Amino acid sequence: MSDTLDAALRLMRAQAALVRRFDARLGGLHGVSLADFTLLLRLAQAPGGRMRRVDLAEALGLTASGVTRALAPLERIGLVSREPDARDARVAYASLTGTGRERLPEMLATAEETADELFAAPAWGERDVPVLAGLLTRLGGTGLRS
Amino acid sequence: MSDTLDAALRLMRAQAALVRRFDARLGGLHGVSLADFTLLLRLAQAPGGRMRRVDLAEALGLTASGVTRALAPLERIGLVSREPDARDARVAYASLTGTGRERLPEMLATAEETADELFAAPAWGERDVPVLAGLLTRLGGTGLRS
DNA sequence: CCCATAAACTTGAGTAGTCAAGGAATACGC
DNA sequence: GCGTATTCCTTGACTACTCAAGTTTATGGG
Repeated sequence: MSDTLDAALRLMRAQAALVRRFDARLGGLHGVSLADFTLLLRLAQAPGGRMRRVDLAEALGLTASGVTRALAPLERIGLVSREPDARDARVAYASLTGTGRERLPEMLATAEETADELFAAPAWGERDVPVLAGLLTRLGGTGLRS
Repeated sequence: MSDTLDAALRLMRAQAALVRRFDARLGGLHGVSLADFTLLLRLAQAPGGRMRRVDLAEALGLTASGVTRALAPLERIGLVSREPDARDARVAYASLTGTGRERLPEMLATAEETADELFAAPAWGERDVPVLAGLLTRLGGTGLRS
């Protein structure tokens, strides 16, 4: 097997392991999945804590339909709300609620702890994490297009 | 956001992009997903081209139930067959069929091409791929246990 | 102005996995 | 050996996506 294929397959395994850990921690402590948390984090980074669903899809690497479905439970539990656009009736914003804004920092703390554990010494040196991030950035498009 | 969390989230994005490319290529040319291909490849590496389903699950980072479901369509299209164990009636082997053995090399070639494209110069240098593989290996346990 | 096209979103159907429960067969302690 | 525990596997019910099709609203050319 080629080196490149080997690297790609290892990436798959690493991601699967990573998702399981994050889901376990975030789910146990805050009742959200890693996907939920990522969505909330993006929203929080957007001006006003709100985004058009289509832009959210692009930012998350999902389809529009995936965003519709991901948002539904978050709206149900009151972390996100749906807001119409005054100028364009087609668009619906997804917006962090007060509760969402309140809870996000605790989730972020949990996520950072989890990430720190994953990349803990002794296996991981100081420089390894940024190197890995750099390499991954070359791979991970910011969208769905091939 | 911490460096470690950033790296973890980039890993998620990179994997999503990667799966989409492999699925498109492998699906288009051979009618299998990346998950299917990975399963077939593991089988081919095992002595006799067969494995107990439970070991296959461990090797792939899936649950036993996931393996049952993944195997069903591969058995249906005749790439894998189910074989009983003479000594232990609980275990069922998954075994590459003749067709499976025939087709796998073509799939492997496609997968290697795809991986080579993903890691193509100029963005990727000679040493980058093994470095990435090394870093990923530290993350990706060989199983489901936390 | 009006029609055609395009954009934003939702919905139905399908795929890929999870977990929890359960059936059947083997292995172990005494 | 005999009952209990354990292993292997499958199944039902769920989550999280995908794609294709449809609805609604906006936009731009004649």
